[in-house]
Amino acid sequence: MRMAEGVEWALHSCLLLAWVEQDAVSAARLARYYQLPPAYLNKQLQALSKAGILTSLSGPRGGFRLARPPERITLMDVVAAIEGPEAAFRCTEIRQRVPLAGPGVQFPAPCSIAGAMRKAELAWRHALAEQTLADVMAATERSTPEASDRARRWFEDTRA
Amino acid sequence: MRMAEGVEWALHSCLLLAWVEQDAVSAARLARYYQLPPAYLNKQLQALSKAGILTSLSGPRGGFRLARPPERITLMDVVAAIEGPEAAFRCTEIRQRVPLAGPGVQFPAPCSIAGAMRKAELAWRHALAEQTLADVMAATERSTPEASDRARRWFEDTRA
DNA sequence: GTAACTGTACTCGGATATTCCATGTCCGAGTAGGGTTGG
DNA sequence: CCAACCCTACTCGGACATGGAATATCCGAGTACAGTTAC
Repeated sequence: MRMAEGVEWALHSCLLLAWVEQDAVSAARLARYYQLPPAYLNKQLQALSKAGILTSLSGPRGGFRLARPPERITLMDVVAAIEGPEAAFRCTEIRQRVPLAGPGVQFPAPCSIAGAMRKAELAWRHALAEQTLADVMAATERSTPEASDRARRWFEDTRA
Repeated sequence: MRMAEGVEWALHSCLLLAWVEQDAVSAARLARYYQLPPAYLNKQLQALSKAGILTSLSGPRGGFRLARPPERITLMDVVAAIEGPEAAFRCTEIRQRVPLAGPGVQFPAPCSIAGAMRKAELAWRHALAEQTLADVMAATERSTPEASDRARRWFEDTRA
């Protein structure tokens, strides 16, 4: 199981948009800052925009911006925006294919295996939903205070 | 994010091996029972064997068998055996690539984003580790009592 | 009759194709700002 | 001098290639059983 690379990019991008409270930050500048492929990062930001996490603005002076305060953006929101809504474990009901299967509905009760897997996945989703972008900002400020200042300064200096 | 199909197969296979306490069940018969591609299922069972969850036996009358009682096999064991040990979220330290980076070590403190994601993933792993194969057996027995009997009967009848 | 031997059929195990999705790229639609031109 | 207009440059947005990993398959190594043969 492997999470998409874009999730990491999206999280760092949101963190940065929270730090830099400019009018808007374009995907190109964000990509330059993190040394990432601009067009592909743009794609990820589009997904965040579609999910309502960011607001986009076209044209010069355009770019992306947080759609709501960091306290109201959870990690679950970002992950769901990039990875999609589907669960990681998908029950294909292979138990229905066993022989001696009668003609009618075989197992109306839900699959115990799928239930157990879903239970674990819900724990994961809850843990993600309990952590907001503001929490991550605070943790970073505590462990690496200079990071946010550096980001702000660079984005102000290279605005011209 | 998408979990490998083999995880579902592996879980159902383990469940079946727990029900059917024959000498050994071959991958071919298991595949016939669930209508799955035999060679590929064999590959998954090999992974379980390498992980010490199953024991394998070659030759006629050979096959696979649970290596230990179902109470001591957790869902985490099975998932780890198929998916590998690596975490779903992998921090590539893109924060290290920001400009104005000095020559020495930049951020000795761990990445807050990676920490938050790991936290959620640990919740998932714990939830998986807390559920044993015996638990799933009990749940299935409660919701679908006929399933285990059917399996046992089919594997005994078609032994010849 | 018994025991050793040989052949066969069946199993796992790993090396080998193929398909599909994540990754990466490109070009078009739209917009804001500035320069220009006419009044 | 001022205002309307046009043009350029820059942005997002979605359609289009590419690569690598999951999926699927095939063949070889090894083993237990049965049949056969020699004693």
